[in-house]
Amino acid sequence: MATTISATEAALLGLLAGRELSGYDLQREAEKSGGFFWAPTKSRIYAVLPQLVERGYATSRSVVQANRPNKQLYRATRAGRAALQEWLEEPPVFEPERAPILLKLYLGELLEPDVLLEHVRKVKSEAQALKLRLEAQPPAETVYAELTVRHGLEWARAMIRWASRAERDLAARLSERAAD
Amino acid sequence: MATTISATEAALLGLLAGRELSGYDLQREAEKSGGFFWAPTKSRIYAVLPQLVERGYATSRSVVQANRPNKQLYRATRAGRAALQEWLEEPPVFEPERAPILLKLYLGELLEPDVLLEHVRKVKSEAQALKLRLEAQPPAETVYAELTVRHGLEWARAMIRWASRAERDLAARLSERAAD
DNA sequence: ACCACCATGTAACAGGTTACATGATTAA
DNA sequence: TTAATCATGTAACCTGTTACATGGTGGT
Repeated sequence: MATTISATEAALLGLLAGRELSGYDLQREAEKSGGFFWAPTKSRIYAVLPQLVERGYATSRSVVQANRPNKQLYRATRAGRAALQEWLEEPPVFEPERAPILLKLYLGELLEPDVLLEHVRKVKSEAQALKLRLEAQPPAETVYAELTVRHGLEWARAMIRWASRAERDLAARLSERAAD
Repeated sequence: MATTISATEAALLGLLAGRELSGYDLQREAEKSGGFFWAPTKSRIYAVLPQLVERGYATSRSVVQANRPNKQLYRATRAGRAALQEWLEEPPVFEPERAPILLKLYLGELLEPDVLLEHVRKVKSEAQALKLRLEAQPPAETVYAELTVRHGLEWARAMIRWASRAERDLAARLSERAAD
């Protein structure tokens, strides 16, 4: 049957399973997740929703409001939930990160070591900020939400460890150079 | 002046700084890096190269070969190296991973726990494979190359730790369910 | 006889971003 | 009065993937 939907479509259908939401609601839902693992722009959301309806994965109805702009509410259909199921059951694709910092590092010979050092320090401090933010979060309600937070934490810790090491190595290189 | 080039363009210019390479060469160069931090398709490479020439960032010359197809050799110009410099000096954008597994997890309630468990185990085993591969690598020649490898290692270790924990949590949940 | 390597590209499509455009209500 | 919230969308653009297309040489 090869239903194949994209990650964005899956996310939308997931949120529309069992309840009605507008494009606007969906966007805020995305922000709530902190932008980890899902961060579509609103133009993308508004583009995808009608496509879902067209393919029979969702229904929409207009709601006329006083004092507020009118809106469209969407809800996943049975076919939509089935397509989502299929997507969820697909084994996740594994691929190591492709961070731009790595490319800068790879071309490191072309860059002044002190600039590279700054870059690394930026990564480190932002990873530390993320770690604090995640640690400060109230414990999640479900096992699932908890695991996504933990994923972010492990990632942040790895980046901190890596950046600390990189900082040392680059600093050493800098002082060697100064000694020339 | 807002030169702004993309990461792919930066990568190509970096490899074309100081030597002449063909599109074919560049593609192999990309593979050599293991596809970490850079993995353009050949069609993309062949599309970008003429654009670099058009913008004055690279020059090209045709080489007629006997017994082999003819080829185009490219080399970065001074303007190209300057644009690359600018790109390299831009502070790297920090953004936590957006792995599809997290979305599947986020919508975990909609999925059978055992399927989710399988997914997590797949992540774990692939992260372990990556770790072994990186550990088996001969020590890199430059500090820079070494640091990219280390980045991959820290990342892999983080994924393994996370997946191990997730595995335990989900398995516990499964047996609780069985007890009902 | 077959496969890998060398070498270049086109066409169609998918997914996503940024900027633009509009306009009322409500709380500080 | 100023800003945020509610609410929807279009248009232009960029980046990237997959599939298709071609064809000689050299090794097993």
